[in-house]
Amino acid sequence: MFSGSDPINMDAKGRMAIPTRYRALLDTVCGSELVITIDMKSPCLTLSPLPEWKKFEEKVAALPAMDDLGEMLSRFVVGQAKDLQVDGSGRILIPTELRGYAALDKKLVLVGRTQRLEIWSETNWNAERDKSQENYRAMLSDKESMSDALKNLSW
Amino acid sequence: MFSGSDPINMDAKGRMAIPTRYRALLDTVCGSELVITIDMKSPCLTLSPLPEWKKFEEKVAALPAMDDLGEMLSRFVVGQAKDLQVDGSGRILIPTELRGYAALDKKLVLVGRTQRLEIWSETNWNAERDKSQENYRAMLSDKESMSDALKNLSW
DNA sequence: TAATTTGTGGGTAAAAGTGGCAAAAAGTGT
DNA sequence: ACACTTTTTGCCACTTTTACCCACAAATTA
Repeated sequence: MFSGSDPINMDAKGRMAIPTRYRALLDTVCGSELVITIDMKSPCLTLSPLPEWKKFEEKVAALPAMDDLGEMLSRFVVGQAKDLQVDGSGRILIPTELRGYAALDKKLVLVGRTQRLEIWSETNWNAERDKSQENYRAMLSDKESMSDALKNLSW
Repeated sequence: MFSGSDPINMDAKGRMAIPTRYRALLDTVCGSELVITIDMKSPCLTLSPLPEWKKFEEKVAALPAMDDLGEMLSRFVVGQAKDLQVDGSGRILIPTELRGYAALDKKLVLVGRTQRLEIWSETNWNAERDKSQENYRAMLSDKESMSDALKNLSW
Protein backbone atom coordinates (compact mmCIF):
# COMPACT_ATOMS: atom_id res chain seq x y z
CA MET A 1 0.00 0.00 0.00
CA PHE A 2 2.60 2.57 1.08
CA SER A 3 6.25 2.72 0.05
CA GLY A 4 8.95 5.22 -0.61
CA SER A 5 9.82 8.28 1.39
CA ASP A 6 8.91 11.93 0.94
CA PRO A 7 10.53 15.00 2.45
CA ILE A 8 7.75 17.30 3.69
CA ASN A 9 7.72 20.61 5.51
CA MET A 10 5.54 20.99 8.57
CA ASP A 11 4.09 24.50 8.64
CA ALA A 12 4.09 26.83 11.63
CA LYS A 13 0.75 25.43 12.78
CA GLY A 14 1.95 21.85 12.76
CA ARG A 15 0.25 20.83 9.55
CA MET A 16 1.74 18.41 7.06
CA ALA A 17 0.66 17.81 3.46
CA ILE A 18 -0.03 14.21 2.47
CA PRO A 19 1.75 13.46 -0.84
CA THR A 20 -0.71 13.53 -3.70
CA ARG A 21 0.18 10.02 -4.78
CA TYR A 22 -1.51 8.75 -1.59
CA ARG A 23 -4.59 10.92 -1.51
CA ALA A 24 -6.90 8.99 -3.81
CA LEU A 25 -5.82 5.77 -2.13
CA LEU A 26 -6.56 7.09 1.34
CA ASP A 27 -9.92 8.32 0.23
CA THR A 28 -10.98 4.89 -0.98
CA VAL A 29 -9.56 2.73 1.82
CA CYS A 30 -10.68 4.83 4.77
CA GLY A 31 -12.50 7.93 3.62
CA SER A 32 -9.32 9.81 4.56
CA GLU A 33 -9.82 8.93 8.24
CA LEU A 34 -6.45 8.28 9.84
CA VAL A 35 -5.08 7.47 13.26
CA ILE A 36 -1.80 8.89 14.52
CA THR A 37 0.17 7.69 17.52
CA ILE A 38 3.69 7.08 18.77
CA ASP A 39 5.96 4.23 17.73
CA MET A 40 7.15 2.36 20.82
CA LYS A 41 10.36 1.12 19.24
CA SER A 42 11.62 4.23 17.51
CA PRO A 43 11.47 7.99 17.93
CA CYS A 44 8.83 8.53 15.28
CA LEU A 45 5.06 8.62 14.86
CA THR A 46 2.91 6.15 12.95
CA LEU A 47 0.00 7.06 10.76
CA SER A 48 -2.54 4.42 9.75
CA PRO A 49 -5.80 4.24 7.88
CA LEU A 50 -8.57 3.80 10.47
CA PRO A 51 -9.44 0.18 9.54
CA GLU A 52 -5.81 -0.89 9.85
CA TRP A 53 -5.56 0.76 13.23
CA LYS A 54 -8.67 -0.99 14.53
CA LYS A 55 -7.15 -4.38 13.79
CA PHE A 56 -4.14 -3.49 15.89
CA GLU A 57 -6.24 -2.09 18.70
CA GLU A 58 -8.24 -5.30 18.92
CA LYS A 59 -5.09 -7.37 19.11
CA VAL A 60 -3.83 -5.28 21.99
CA ALA A 61 -7.17 -5.49 23.77
CA ALA A 62 -7.09 -9.28 23.46
CA LEU A 63 -3.78 -9.56 25.32
CA PRO A 64 -3.96 -10.96 28.86
CA ALA A 65 -4.85 -8.17 31.27
CA MET A 66 -1.84 -8.81 33.45
CA ASP A 67 0.61 -8.79 30.58
CA ASP A 68 3.14 -6.03 31.12
CA LEU A 69 3.80 -5.49 27.47
CA GLY A 70 0.11 -5.30 26.73
CA GLU A 71 -0.38 -2.82 29.52
CA MET A 72 2.40 -0.71 28.15
CA LEU A 73 1.13 -0.78 24.59
CA SER A 74 -2.38 0.00 25.69
CA ARG A 75 -1.34 2.92 27.83
CA PHE A 76 1.20 4.59 25.61
CA VAL A 77 0.33 3.58 22.09
CA VAL A 78 -3.44 3.21 22.20
CA GLY A 79 -3.61 5.83 24.93
CA GLN A 80 -2.04 8.46 22.71
CA ALA A 81 -3.76 7.56 19.47
CA LYS A 82 -5.76 10.34 17.89
CA ASP A 83 -8.17 10.34 14.97
CA LEU A 84 -7.36 12.69 12.15
CA GLN A 85 -9.14 13.85 9.03
CA VAL A 86 -7.29 14.92 5.94
CA ASP A 87 -8.45 18.48 5.30
CA GLY A 88 -9.63 20.00 2.05
CA SER A 89 -6.10 20.89 1.03
CA GLY A 90 -4.83 17.36 1.63
CA ARG A 91 -3.16 18.16 4.94
CA ILE A 92 -3.30 16.74 8.46
CA LEU A 93 -2.68 18.52 11.73
CA ILE A 94 -0.15 16.70 13.88
CA PRO A 95 -1.32 16.89 17.51
CA THR A 96 0.91 19.12 19.64
CA GLU A 97 1.34 16.53 22.36
CA LEU A 98 2.87 14.02 19.93
CA ARG A 99 5.32 16.37 18.26
CA GLY A 100 7.74 16.32 21.15
CA TYR A 101 8.06 12.55 21.28
CA ALA A 102 9.32 12.39 17.71
CA ALA A 103 11.21 15.69 18.00
CA LEU A 104 9.37 17.07 15.00
CA ASP A 105 10.36 20.45 13.70
CA LYS A 106 10.04 21.95 10.25
CA LYS A 107 11.69 19.25 8.15
CA LEU A 108 9.90 15.89 8.19
CA VAL A 109 10.22 12.63 6.33
CA LEU A 110 7.17 10.50 5.60
CA VAL A 111 8.09 6.84 5.16
CA GLY A 112 5.88 4.17 3.58
CA ARG A 113 5.79 0.95 5.62
CA THR A 114 3.39 -1.09 3.51
CA GLN A 115 0.38 -1.05 5.85
CA ARG A 116 1.12 2.26 7.50
CA LEU A 117 3.22 5.39 7.36
CA GLU A 118 5.92 6.68 9.66
CA ILE A 119 6.57 10.35 10.39
CA TRP A 120 10.15 11.26 11.28
CA SER A 121 12.03 14.44 11.88
CA GLU A 122 14.72 14.66 9.24
CA THR A 123 17.35 14.67 11.96
CA ASN A 124 16.13 11.50 13.64
CA TRP A 125 15.63 9.78 10.31
CA ASN A 126 19.20 10.32 9.16
CA ALA A 127 20.62 9.38 12.53
CA GLU A 128 18.59 6.17 12.66
CA ARG A 129 19.56 5.22 9.14
CA ASP A 130 23.26 5.65 9.83
CA LYS A 131 22.98 3.64 13.02
CA SER A 132 21.15 0.80 11.31
CA GLN A 133 23.63 0.76 8.52
CA GLU A 134 26.49 0.23 10.92
CA ASN A 135 24.64 -2.64 12.54
CA TYR A 136 23.90 -4.19 9.21
CA ARG A 137 27.50 -4.06 8.06
CA ALA A 138 28.66 -5.51 11.34
CA MET A 139 26.24 -8.39 10.89
CA LEU A 140 27.51 -9.06 7.40
CA SER A 141 31.14 -9.17 8.44
CA ASP A 142 30.47 -11.53 11.31
CA LYS A 143 29.68 -14.69 9.35
CA GLU A 144 29.41 -16.81 12.49
CA SER A 145 26.44 -15.03 13.94
CA MET A 146 24.68 -14.43 10.67
CA SER A 147 21.07 -15.53 10.86
CA ASP A 148 19.59 -17.95 8.36
CA ALA A 149 17.16 -15.26 7.37
CA LEU A 150 19.99 -13.02 6.27
CA LYS A 151 21.86 -15.80 4.50
CA ASN A 152 18.80 -16.58 2.44
CA LEU A 153 18.15 -12.99 1.52
CA SER A 154 20.03 -12.91 -1.69
CA TRP A 155 20.06 -9.44 -2.96
CA MET B 1 20.56 -9.57 -17.51
CA PHE B 2 22.72 -6.54 -16.67
CA SER B 3 26.50 -6.29 -16.81
CA GLY B 4 29.22 -3.80 -17.46
CA SER B 5 29.48 -0.24 -16.28
CA ASP B 6 28.58 3.00 -18.00
CA PRO B 7 29.63 6.52 -17.14
CA ILE B 8 26.53 8.72 -17.38
CA ASN B 9 25.91 12.37 -16.68
CA MET B 10 23.03 13.35 -14.45
CA ASP B 11 21.56 16.63 -15.71
CA ALA B 12 20.63 19.64 -13.61
CA LYS B 13 17.15 18.25 -13.03
CA GLY B 14 18.41 14.97 -11.66
CA ARG B 15 17.70 12.92 -14.76
CA MET B 16 19.84 10.04 -15.98
CA ALA B 17 19.75 8.39 -19.40
CA ILE B 18 19.41 4.59 -19.46
CA PRO B 19 22.02 3.12 -21.85
CA THR B 20 20.47 2.20 -25.16
CA ARG B 21 21.50 -1.42 -24.92
CA TYR B 22 19.15 -1.89 -21.95
CA ARG B 23 16.12 -0.08 -23.26
CA ALA B 24 14.51 -2.78 -25.36
CA LEU B 25 15.21 -5.31 -22.62
CA LEU B 26 13.61 -3.16 -19.96
CA ASP B 27 10.61 -2.59 -22.13
CA THR B 28 9.98 -6.31 -22.53
CA VAL B 29 10.70 -7.50 -18.98
CA CYS B 30 8.82 -4.79 -17.11
CA GLY B 31 7.26 -2.31 -19.48
CA SER B 32 10.03 0.07 -18.41
CA GLU B 33 8.68 0.15 -14.86
CA LEU B 34 11.57 0.30 -12.41
CA VAL B 35 12.05 0.59 -8.68
CA ILE B 36 14.84 2.62 -7.15
CA THR B 37 16.04 2.48 -3.56
CA ILE B 38 19.13 2.65 -1.40
CA ASP B 39 21.72 -0.09 -0.95
CA MET B 40 22.27 -0.77 2.75
CA LYS B 41 25.77 -2.15 2.26
CA SER B 42 27.24 0.62 0.16
CA PRO B 43 26.74 4.29 -0.58
CA CYS B 44 24.91 3.72 -3.85
CA LEU B 45 21.38 3.25 -5.16
CA THR B 46 19.90 0.12 -6.71
CA LEU B 47 17.62 0.06 -9.69
CA SER B 48 15.52 -3.01 -10.47
CA PRO B 49 12.82 -4.03 -12.89
CA LEU B 50 9.52 -4.04 -11.00
CA PRO B 51 9.04 -7.85 -11.05
CA GLU B 52 12.51 -8.43 -9.60
CA TRP B 53 11.85 -5.92 -6.88
CA LYS B 54 8.60 -7.57 -5.87
CA LYS B 55 10.40 -10.85 -5.23
CA PHE B 56 12.71 -9.10 -2.81
CA GLU B 57 9.89 -7.24 -1.13
CA GLU B 58 8.07 -10.49 -0.49
CA LYS B 59 11.15 -12.01 1.07
CA VAL B 60 11.44 -9.10 3.44
CA ALA B 61 7.76 -9.21 4.29
CA ALA B 62 8.13 -12.90 5.16
CA LEU B 63 10.80 -12.24 7.78
CA PRO B 64 9.66 -12.58 11.40
CA ALA B 65 7.97 -9.36 12.47
CA MET B 66 10.14 -8.89 15.54
CA ASP B 67 13.33 -9.53 13.64
CA ASP B 68 15.61 -6.52 13.82
CA LEU B 69 17.06 -7.21 10.43
CA GLY B 70 13.64 -7.39 8.86
CA GLU B 71 12.61 -4.18 10.54
CA MET B 72 15.72 -2.48 9.28
CA LEU B 73 15.33 -3.62 5.70
CA SER B 74 11.65 -2.84 5.65
CA ARG B 75 12.16 0.63 7.02
CA PHE B 76 15.18 1.76 5.06
CA VAL B 77 15.16 -0.27 1.88
CA VAL B 78 11.47 -0.88 1.21
CA GLY B 79 10.63 2.37 2.96
CA GLN B 80 12.66 4.35 0.48
CA ALA B 81 11.74 2.42 -2.64
CA LYS B 82 10.06 4.47 -5.32
CA ASP B 83 8.49 3.45 -8.59
CA LEU B 84 9.90 5.04 -11.71
CA GLN B 85 8.92 5.16 -15.35
CA VAL B 86 11.46 5.57 -18.11
CA ASP B 87 10.45 8.75 -19.95
CA GLY B 88 10.09 9.31 -23.68
CA SER B 89 13.79 10.10 -24.09
CA GLY B 90 14.89 6.95 -22.26
CA ARG B 91 15.67 8.74 -19.01
CA ILE B 92 14.68 8.33 -15.39
CA LEU B 93 14.34 11.01 -12.74
CA ILE B 94 16.28 10.11 -9.61
CA PRO B 95 14.19 11.15 -6.57
CA THR B 96 15.70 14.10 -4.71
CA GLU B 97 15.58 12.39 -1.33
CA LEU B 98 17.76 9.53 -2.54
CA ARG B 99 20.46 11.62 -4.18
CA GLY B 100 22.01 12.69 -0.93
CA TYR B 101 22.46 9.16 0.37
CA ALA B 102 24.59 8.14 -2.59
CA ALA B 103 26.20 11.58 -2.85
CA LEU B 104 25.17 11.85 -6.47
CA ASP B 105 26.34 14.82 -8.45
CA LYS B 106 26.88 15.26 -12.15
CA LYS B 107 29.09 12.27 -12.90
CA LEU B 108 27.49 8.89 -12.29
CA VAL B 109 28.41 5.29 -12.99
CA LEU B 110 25.76 2.71 -13.76
CA VAL B 111 26.90 -0.79 -12.86
CA GLY B 112 25.24 -3.98 -14.07
CA ARG B 113 24.75 -6.56 -11.30
CA THR B 114 22.97 -9.34 -13.17
CA GLN B 115 19.49 -8.93 -11.73
CA ARG B 116 19.70 -5.24 -11.02
CA LEU B 117 21.68 -2.08 -11.61
CA GLU B 118 23.65 0.05 -9.22
CA ILE B 119 23.93 3.82 -9.45
CA TRP B 120 27.12 5.33 -8.05
CA SER B 121 28.62 8.75 -7.97
CA GLU B 122 31.89 8.60 -9.85
CA THR B 123 33.71 9.65 -6.69
CA ASN B 124 32.23 6.91 -4.52
CA TRP B 125 32.69 4.35 -7.26
CA ASN B 126 36.40 5.01 -7.65
CA ALA B 127 36.93 5.08 -3.92
CA GLU B 128 35.09 1.80 -3.48
CA ARG B 129 36.96 0.16 -6.32
CA ASP B 130 40.33 1.10 -4.88
CA LYS B 131 39.33 -0.05 -1.42
CA SER B 132 38.00 -3.37 -2.70
CA GLN B 133 41.11 -3.99 -4.71
CA GLU B 134 43.27 -3.59 -1.65
CA ASN B 135 41.07 -5.93 0.33
CA TYR B 136 41.09 -8.48 -2.43
CA ARG B 137 44.87 -8.52 -2.67
CA ALA B 138 45.12 -8.82 1.07
CA MET B 139 42.77 -11.79 1.00
CA LEU B 140 44.71 -13.49 -1.76
CA SER B 141 47.98 -13.16 0.10
CA ASP B 142 46.49 -14.52 3.29
CA LYS B 143 46.05 -18.17 2.29
CA GLU B 144 45.00 -19.18 5.77
CA SER B 145 41.78 -17.21 5.81
CA MET B 146 40.90 -17.88 2.19
CA SER B 147 37.54 -19.55 1.84
CA ASP B 148 37.16 -22.73 -0.17
CA ALA B 149 34.85 -20.95 -2.51
CA LEU B 150 37.55 -18.47 -3.37
CA LYS B 151 40.23 -21.15 -3.74
CA ASN B 152 38.06 -22.98 -6.22
CA LEU B 153 37.22 -19.94 -8.21
CA SER B 154 39.37 -20.56 -11.22
CA TRP B 155 39.78 -17.65 -13.56
C1' DT C 1 30.30 13.21 -45.85
C1' DA C 2 25.51 12.65 -45.20
C1' DA C 3 22.07 10.36 -42.50
C1' DT C 4 20.60 8.29 -38.44
C1' DT C 5 20.76 7.40 -33.75
C1' DT C 6 21.89 8.60 -29.09
C1' DG C 7 22.92 11.84 -25.40
C1' DT C 8 22.08 16.29 -23.31
C1' DG C 9 20.15 20.58 -22.25
C1' DG C 10 16.38 23.69 -21.86
C1' DG C 11 11.60 25.75 -22.29
C1' DT C 12 6.99 25.50 -20.87
C1' DA C 13 2.74 24.17 -18.89
C1' DA C 14 0.71 21.67 -15.33
C1' DA C 15 0.70 19.95 -10.80
C1' DA C 16 2.16 19.75 -6.21
C1' DG C 17 3.75 21.84 -2.01
C1' DT C 18 3.96 25.77 1.11
C1' DG C 19 2.87 29.76 3.60
C1' DG C 20 -0.27 33.23 5.00
C1' DC C 21 -4.72 35.37 5.76
C1' DA C 22 -9.19 35.49 7.55
C1' DA C 23 -13.42 33.48 9.22
C1' DA C 24 -15.09 30.45 12.56
C1' DA C 25 -14.85 28.08 16.74
C1' DA C 26 -13.42 27.42 21.23
C1' DG C 27 -11.77 29.02 25.44
C1' DT C 28 -11.29 32.65 29.20
C1' DG C 29 -12.34 36.07 32.40
C1' DT C 30 -15.30 39.64 34.15
C1' DA D 1 -24.16 36.11 29.49
C1' DC D 2 -21.16 38.87 27.03
C1' DA D 3 -16.96 40.61 25.27
C1' DC D 4 -12.38 39.54 24.31
C1' DT D 5 -8.55 36.56 23.29
C1' DT D 6 -6.64 32.55 21.38
C1' DT D 7 -6.72 28.60 18.65
C1' DT D 8 -8.33 26.05 14.85
C1' DT D 9 -9.84 25.42 10.24
C1' DG D 10 -10.76 26.41 5.56
C1' DC D 11 -9.37 28.85 1.73
C1' DC D 12 -6.47 31.18 -1.58
C1' DA D 13 -2.22 32.67 -3.74
C1' DC D 14 2.54 32.11 -4.52
C1' DT D 15 6.58 29.31 -5.37
C1' DT D 16 8.76 25.20 -6.52
C1' DT D 17 8.87 20.92 -8.70
C1' DT D 18 7.70 17.68 -12.19
C1' DA D 19 6.41 15.94 -16.73
C1' DC D 20 6.43 16.52 -21.36
C1' DC D 21 8.16 18.22 -25.39
C1' DC D 22 11.44 19.90 -28.65
C1' DA D 23 15.99 21.33 -30.32
C1' DC D 24 20.65 20.83 -30.75
C1' DA D 25 25.16 18.35 -30.34
C1' DA D 26 27.87 14.33 -30.39
C1' DA D 27 28.67 9.99 -31.95
C1' DT D 28 27.87 6.20 -34.92
C1' DT D 29 26.83 4.15 -39.34
C1' DA D 30 26.27 3.85 -44.02
